[in-house]
Amino acid sequence: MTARSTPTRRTAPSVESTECSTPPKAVTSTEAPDDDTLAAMAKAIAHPARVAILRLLAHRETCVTGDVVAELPLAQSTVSEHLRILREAGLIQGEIEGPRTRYCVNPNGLAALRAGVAAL
Amino acid sequence: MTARSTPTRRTAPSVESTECSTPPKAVTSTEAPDDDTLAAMAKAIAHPARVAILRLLAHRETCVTGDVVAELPLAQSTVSEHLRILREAGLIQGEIEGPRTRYCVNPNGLAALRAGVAAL
DNA sequence: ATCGTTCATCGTCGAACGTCGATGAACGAT
DNA sequence: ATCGTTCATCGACGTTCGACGATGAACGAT
Repeated sequence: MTARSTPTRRTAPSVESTECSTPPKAVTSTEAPDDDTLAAMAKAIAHPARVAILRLLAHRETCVTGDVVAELPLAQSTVSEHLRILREAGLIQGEIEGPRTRYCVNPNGLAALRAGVAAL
Repeated sequence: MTARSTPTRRTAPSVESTECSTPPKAVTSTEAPDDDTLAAMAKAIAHPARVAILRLLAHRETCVTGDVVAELPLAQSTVSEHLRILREAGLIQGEIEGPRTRYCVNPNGLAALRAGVAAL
């Protein structure tokens, strides 16, 4: 096991908790992460495609994987991989919705990243 | 040529301009970078050692390469490599000072990084 | 029950990264 | 002029990344 986060087709349905439509309120504390955590989050956005995905998810509400694939000049499997990386880094969250997966930014993760670079 | 920035021993002295002791005022505009630029800066801090170096340079004024090497469990050549990456990303700047090199954070580069993640 | 759509995962392969020891340029001191 | 210190660069090696096509699970529709 390599520690998934939610979308795990191919195995169990895993109707977990983490909702996609997070209420735009609770930002909790968001403390500055340590070196390894910050480096891991930075690595998640250390690729132009992933930055583009993050921007896409921020300025849209489509979120579905197919839409992201349509916007990028990359294969479906490649985009799915980028989405997985962003998800495992806690910057976005995916919710299985019928045959497709809806993604959206994780405000908490993004806040942690901002706090991290701010603390540099 | 692979586009250095300043410290280039082994070839020419290159007594360039970029001072290390930058006045803590001019933050200029600092506009949000595009996808590729932001990804490049993020990649620069996408390693625990480089995050540690950045923190070291921020909370100290030693700056000399040897001091950084002394703080990290890495070989001198490895640290030098990390310093090069941070420098080429514009996050730090090095100034040759006699037989040694003095490093310090580049406030402009750091501001650009912050602006980049803030714009996500 | 079968079919088409959607998408995560796997296997592969070339490119880039991270680490190290060795080398030698630059400089201060003798 | 010679020596020791400091540090960037090189070469090598193993690891990780990025991209792709292929595969098959999950689900809605027929």
